[in-house]
Amino acid sequence: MPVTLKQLAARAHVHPSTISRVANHDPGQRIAPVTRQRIEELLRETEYRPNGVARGLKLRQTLVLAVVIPDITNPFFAALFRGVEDGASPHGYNVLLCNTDGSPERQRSHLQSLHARQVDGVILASSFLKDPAVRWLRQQRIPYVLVNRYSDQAHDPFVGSDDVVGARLATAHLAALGHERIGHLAGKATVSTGVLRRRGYLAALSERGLSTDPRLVIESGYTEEGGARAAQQLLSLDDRPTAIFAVTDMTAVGAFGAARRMGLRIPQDVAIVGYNDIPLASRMVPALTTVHVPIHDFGSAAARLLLEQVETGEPSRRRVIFNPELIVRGSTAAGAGDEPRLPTIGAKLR
Amino acid sequence: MPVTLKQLAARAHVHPSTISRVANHDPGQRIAPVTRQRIEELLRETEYRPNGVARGLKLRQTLVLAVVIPDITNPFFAALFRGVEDGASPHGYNVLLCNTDGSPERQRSHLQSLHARQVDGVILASSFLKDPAVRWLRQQRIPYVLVNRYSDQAHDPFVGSDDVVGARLATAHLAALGHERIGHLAGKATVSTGVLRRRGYLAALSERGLSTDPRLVIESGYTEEGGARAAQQLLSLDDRPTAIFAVTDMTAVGAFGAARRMGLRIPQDVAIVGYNDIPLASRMVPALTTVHVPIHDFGSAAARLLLEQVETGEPSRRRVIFNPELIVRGSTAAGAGDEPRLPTIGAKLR
DNA sequence: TAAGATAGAACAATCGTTTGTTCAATGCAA
DNA sequence: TTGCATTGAACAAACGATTGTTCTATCTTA
Repeated sequence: MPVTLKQLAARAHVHPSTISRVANHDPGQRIAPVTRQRIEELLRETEYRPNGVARGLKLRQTLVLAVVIPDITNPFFAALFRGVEDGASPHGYNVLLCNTDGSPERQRSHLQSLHARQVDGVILASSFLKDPAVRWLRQQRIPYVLVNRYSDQAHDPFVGSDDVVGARLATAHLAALGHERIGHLAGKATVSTGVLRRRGYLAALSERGLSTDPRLVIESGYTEEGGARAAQQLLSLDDRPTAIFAVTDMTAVGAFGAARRMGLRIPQDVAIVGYNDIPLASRMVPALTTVHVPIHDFGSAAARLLLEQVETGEPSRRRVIFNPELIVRGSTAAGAGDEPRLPTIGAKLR
Repeated sequence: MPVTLKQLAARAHVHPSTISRVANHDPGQRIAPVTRQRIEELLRETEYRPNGVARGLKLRQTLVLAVVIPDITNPFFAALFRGVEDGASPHGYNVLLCNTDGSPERQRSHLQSLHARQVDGVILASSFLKDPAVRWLRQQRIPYVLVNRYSDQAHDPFVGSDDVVGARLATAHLAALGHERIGHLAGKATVSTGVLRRRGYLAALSERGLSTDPRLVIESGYTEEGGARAAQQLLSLDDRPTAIFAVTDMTAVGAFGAARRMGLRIPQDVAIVGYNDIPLASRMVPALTTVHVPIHDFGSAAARLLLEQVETGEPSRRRVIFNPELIVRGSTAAGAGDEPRLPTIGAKLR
């Protein structure tokens, strides 16, 4: 059992409040230098650490944040979490991690639990458009930041990238390689990234004067399995696309598998572009061309935005938007292979 | 601000303790049915949830666990964490995640912070042999479970696999394929998995009557970079090994990269085996032969062992040991490729 | 030397719950 | 009607820390 203020007070023959004042360097009360010395020695000797729970109760501040995501085994969210912890830890915060598997019920139940625990703030990385959970967070006055996906109601504090721009980069790259039938493994219409990346895809097509065949857009969700299923469907069309833009790298991974199983070569038979540039992307064979976003920075920026709110006590409406960058790799290169090729069109080579 | 017991008491014209008793179905005190009804209705209407911090202070139980690992972006630890959360969440626990990057100082500082926060227990997945942090946990009487790596002092509660057996499986497999010079990218001598897997490797060699050239064992650590560096060194030897057993999949990934950069084909020029069977292993090209361990189960078993201690108040010395299984894939198969092949017993490769 | 200022520490309330104890009112039996 | 159970709810003391207020010496100053 750790030592308490009261026990120390008894040992030092002073009142607990005196110990507390020394421990906290309370400027509101003078302490005789000799007493201070004596108590400081005692604190060092006993390695006193204030009980965080009691402190949290009194100060109404727990120094605990929470990150709510679909699934930490998805490398995107793992990198995001690291960013959050790296941003919050130096300020004395610990971070709870909650996986929802994309289920609104689990999300809801986690949030309720977090609220009861009095966490100081929440980073939500899987919100839906018009997400009731977000509305709830706001009306409970729990500081929060949305990451990657936003919820369209009002103006939430948000960290992400410009999904329309990113998707347009990806699609334009395929078009510039000469592809005329470009498919899209799309996200859901209930999620901002789904809507915006689809919009960017369509915008790029029309800018290039390419027709937009609705059969070339299939909703895949965000899992590898969903990507595989949707890609298989897409590649079974009579006039199948020669290129695919997948809404995330994980769906692109699924598409890789589907293409392989159908005996199609990447990129000769079908070129594939992903989104996010997760670590796996550069290790695939061929390496995946994708839209790079600074995932770790998403996390630390979100932590910053959150701590800002926690410390001022004011809700924020700041948005931090990073610029997506196209990374050209083997999955779209003119000549197939493991190694990156020359980028086309102002793309960055990694 | 959430509603408190006192506020509810005022609204219901009863004493706070009465509300608390209704909310907790306290069997130690009779409540008049009519009063109970009235209060239950009020609880429902206001969606009352007890303040977890206050509750934690009074009951000395926070319903918070912590997982301390080197790095969540390592897929092994991500899967492990999922296991822990899946095991703990149904019992009402939330889980803090702490990344140490393998630094004893950061580990120490995290543990201190967790202790001050009064977490109910800690799952430690990166302990060293004779780890002072483990000793500290014990003497602070903080319930803990070690995962994957153990600390040799006394008999800690532990979840893992039999590393000697696993390493022997892997090495024997390479020997059975006809390899006679088998290298080892070894873990550190300060870590149980490092010692035991090396032991298993050596045991397999001597069982097969193969010589054990000390130059074929190079310490690589557990990172991709370390694996790449060590593999490059190994493969630069005059009589370089024709096969490598890497202490983890991530080091094997590093070895893949090094081999590629040296123009060596896998498995024709060098066969590679990893350990852990992380999701990435099966997606590499060629897919990685590896020793499968049930990572997610590690996590949930650890949660079980921990909750057991938390609930009984007794430290445990139980150990849960899973059996490792060899998964043969393309990185050691006679014919290279994405798909698993049958191992060709006794066939010379070069 | 008396009055007032000041230093230094104790006091006490509070955060929101839980839970053993006390207390008032009712019921029943003698 | 008195006495004693029994019921149902209030009371109060924690849990461990923080912080405004009060109190008691000691020290100035006139």
